[in-house]
Amino acid sequence: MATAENAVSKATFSRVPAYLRYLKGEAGKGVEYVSSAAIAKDMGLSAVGVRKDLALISSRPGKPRFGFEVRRLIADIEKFLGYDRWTNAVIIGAGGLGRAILSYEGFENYGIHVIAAFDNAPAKIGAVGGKPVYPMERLGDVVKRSGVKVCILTVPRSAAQEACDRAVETGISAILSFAPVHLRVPDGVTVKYEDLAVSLAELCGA
Amino acid sequence: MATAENAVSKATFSRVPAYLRYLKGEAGKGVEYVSSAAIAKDMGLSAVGVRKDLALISSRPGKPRFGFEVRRLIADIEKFLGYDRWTNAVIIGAGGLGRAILSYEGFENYGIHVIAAFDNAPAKIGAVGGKPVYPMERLGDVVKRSGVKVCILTVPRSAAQEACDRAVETGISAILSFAPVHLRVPDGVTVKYEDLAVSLAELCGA
DNA sequence: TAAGAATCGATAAAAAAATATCGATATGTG
DNA sequence: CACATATCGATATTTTTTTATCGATTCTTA
Repeated sequence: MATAENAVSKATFSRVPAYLRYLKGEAGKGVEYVSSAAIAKDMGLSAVGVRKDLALISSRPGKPRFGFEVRRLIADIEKFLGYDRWTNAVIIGAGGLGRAILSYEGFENYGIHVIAAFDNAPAKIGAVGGKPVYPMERLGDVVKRSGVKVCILTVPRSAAQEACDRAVETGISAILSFAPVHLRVPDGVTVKYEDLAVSLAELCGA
Repeated sequence: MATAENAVSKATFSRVPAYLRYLKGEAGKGVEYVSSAAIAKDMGLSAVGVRKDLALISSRPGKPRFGFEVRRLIADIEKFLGYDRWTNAVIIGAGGLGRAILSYEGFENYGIHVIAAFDNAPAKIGAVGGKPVYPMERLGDVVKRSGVKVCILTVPRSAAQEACDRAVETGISAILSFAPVHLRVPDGVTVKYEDLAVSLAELCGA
């Protein structure tokens, strides 16, 4: 059964990245097949749940007595998550966090190409890790020419809404925000919040 | 130390930080009361769902015709999330991301005190944003003396499992990992993954 | 080649969560 | 003061998600 995106529930979808992370670890150790029971044990899930999830995203059924083929599953998941389609993204805010992300090369493994950062402060303009940091004025320019739809927002909270508005104006339709502020966006624009402090706090409370 | 006060479902719990983010925004604009319908509209939820969530975490019922008192709700949520109890944390890995987090002061608003970072590379030792970066050898020392239970892992993927093991040895029981690797930990240790590439990819697929 | 073990997928049951409905309550207004 | 209205909370219903059960499949091995 091919990856029919419609049939995959939200709950399953949210677990898929964790499967990928786990499976890559197994692949790195040379494991070829892995059973639902083993995955469940290592990841703290139930074996039945794992089988149900994998039934939805795997292009081949699991083999009795062996389990699932690790490499195939990885490929299926990467395709399912769209890592085989390249996406361009830009960063707004070239402070410490923005620069760290700009120079992080791990995105390339996920089909994401961070092409540039933008900042208001003249002192920040230049390049980081071989990638350019432009003044904010050039945002519309670059976004339109490159057809970028995704933006990573790493500005201080006080600047977040304005930066967000600028991004939306230029045609950005998906925003990953690190600012701990609720952003108002028009319909059709998606925002995902990556609030480090909240993540930490959740962890403490967990 | 289970999440024993669990009249609150997981689904509700996961929305609480978003409520807090939103309510702080409203408070900043001087809004005193907010209705479930308004929250729902702005946050893209259903009004009934919002009421159910708030019924569980608010110390006072909402007022007919007014809604919920913003300031009180904020206080309730902060207490609920434990932001009134201070937690110490350390960072392992003083690369770009680790340093950015070390110098980020936003954690203080959430009852989290990041006290130091640790790194293997001598070149990284020193201080960032007024906070010390120690060599890894001193990890056990500092963790034990300060009773730190929480660790933020910002090392390259290849170093993640080893750093994780070191942290667990010293008594760390909660890890927020930025490395895109499944970590094996003993029972009793919680890991939360903060995979930026995955977040971005999810956003693109959403 | 037949018995046995490990694993799967499908179906069914249970639990959790989201959504709808409706009477109750407080507030402003004629 | 009576009424219309916005909003709530509680209960009921539907949908989604998780968990349990069990026969089918495939490989190992005696």
